[in-house]
Amino acid sequence: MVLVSTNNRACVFGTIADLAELPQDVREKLNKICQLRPFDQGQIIAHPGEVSDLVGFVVEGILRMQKTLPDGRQHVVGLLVPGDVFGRVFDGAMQFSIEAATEAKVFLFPRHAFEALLSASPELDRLMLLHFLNEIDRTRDWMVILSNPKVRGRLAGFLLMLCTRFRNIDGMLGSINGMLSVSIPIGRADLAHLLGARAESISRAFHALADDGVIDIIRPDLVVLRDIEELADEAGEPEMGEAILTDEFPIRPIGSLRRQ
Amino acid sequence: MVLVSTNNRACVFGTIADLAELPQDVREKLNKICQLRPFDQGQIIAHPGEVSDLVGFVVEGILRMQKTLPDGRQHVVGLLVPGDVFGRVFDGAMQFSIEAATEAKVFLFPRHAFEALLSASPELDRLMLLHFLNEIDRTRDWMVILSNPKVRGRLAGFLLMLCTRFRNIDGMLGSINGMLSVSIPIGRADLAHLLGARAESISRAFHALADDGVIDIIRPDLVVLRDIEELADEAGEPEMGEAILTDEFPIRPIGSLRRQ
DNA sequence: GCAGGGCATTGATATTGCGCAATGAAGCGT
DNA sequence: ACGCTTCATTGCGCAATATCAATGCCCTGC
Repeated sequence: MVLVSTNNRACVFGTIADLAELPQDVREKLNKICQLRPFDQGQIIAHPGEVSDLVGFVVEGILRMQKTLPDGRQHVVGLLVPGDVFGRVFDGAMQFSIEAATEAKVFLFPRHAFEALLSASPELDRLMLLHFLNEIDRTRDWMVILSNPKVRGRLAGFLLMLCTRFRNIDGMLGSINGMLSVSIPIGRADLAHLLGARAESISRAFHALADDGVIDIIRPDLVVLRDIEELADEAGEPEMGEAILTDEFPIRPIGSLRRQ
Repeated sequence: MVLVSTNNRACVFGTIADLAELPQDVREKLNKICQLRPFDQGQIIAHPGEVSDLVGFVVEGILRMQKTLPDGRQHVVGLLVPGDVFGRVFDGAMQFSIEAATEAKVFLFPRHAFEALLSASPELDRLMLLHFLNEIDRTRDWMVILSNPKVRGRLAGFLLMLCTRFRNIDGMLGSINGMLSVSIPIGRADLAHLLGARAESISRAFHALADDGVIDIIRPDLVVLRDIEELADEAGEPEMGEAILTDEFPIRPIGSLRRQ
């Protein structure tokens, strides 16, 4: 997921997952209406409703979707990684706000122009359909994780899901002593909201896992998975662990994004 | 959502939400490849993988999606109500099994025939895209409910979500003394899995709400919402309550589906 | 270097939910 | 009617988690 050049945007699209498989003319039309925007950590990319006339493709960095509750609290409901899409096509009612969890680069499309392109290109339409189907599956996986009655189990599931989602994403996975390390792109408080717990309980769960030798905590936002199988067991989903262990993760030298 | 006649299937389609808006020729083609099947309560409609070559539209009754964990436990990850679609278009890998939570009627399509129709009809394609977008939002709402740290709050959120989803669905909502009543289509054990708790805790949460006068428990599978605002408060989402209170729910004489 | 702010961690205690076992209630078949 | 099965409820002791408060750590700006 490397930007070849900001001038040659056709090349850029070629690097985003399935967009590369679109016919040349569709990619060129996409290029004409898109805008590559960088965001700083913490910057808000879309408010619910307000700036909902945008469709976005994440190019670099991690975004978080969050629901703003009436009392002002923010409630993280998901993460977006490079290759992900956001924005309500054909329906302006964005229900969540989107914020850069790390420094990020995002392709933004005016919604209506994008919709026109969707209607004109069955290939793009199909791509979006498949993408949303995947998104549904991922969200259901979230539900399974969240419905684990123990905080420790939910945290274990969360860490494994991070691995799955961060595969092939630069800078989020690494290798330490031959073991998989993973960056945690959100702080304890957000993690607590996301996992249905309090920040203190999350912290204790982290250290409980560390005390049992299942993980190592390098920094609050960087952990090493020492025993993935055990982690999957705690999560209640042995399959997840196997998937990670067998699918030969690309172990790269560590270069995690630092939260600021 | 009433079946006009099983012989005149064009009429039948006309009764399913957005399908009625499709062009006549598309509806007719759908009719040619569809099959209306009744299912008994508890009957399995689709296994993960195995019978994944099906796409289904729920016509009547409630289905539940569940994940089968390696240890054999079943984990409910969502409910399907009339108008909902299931099945992995363009991708055979169904991750969940689908089971009739009540007696149900379902339109089944052979997956490949349905896909061919999708490719041929932009309208149908668009319909599915919108449907899946809604599904994503609903699943995210689930996440918000599930991330409530207290069982009581999760249960409150669940009851409100049931109201939202059951709107316009025959037999699931009712009126008792002018107050909204709602049928609960799954048993305590399933509810417990769904909400990340144990059946006993669910039972206690129900009765705690009842003791505080927030709900009345008519039968284990039928409760009256006495104080929707309070319920929404406990759920941590005042908006949900307002939506239900203002959107003038169709209050019909009670006729809930009985679990057996 | 130093002060201040944000975050993570830790401790102590109250609350909540789990786990097990027993009881009760309703439906089903004989 | 009777027993059988399944499911919901209830009680109780214990474990997990929330809650409140305090401390420490790291980063930033001065």
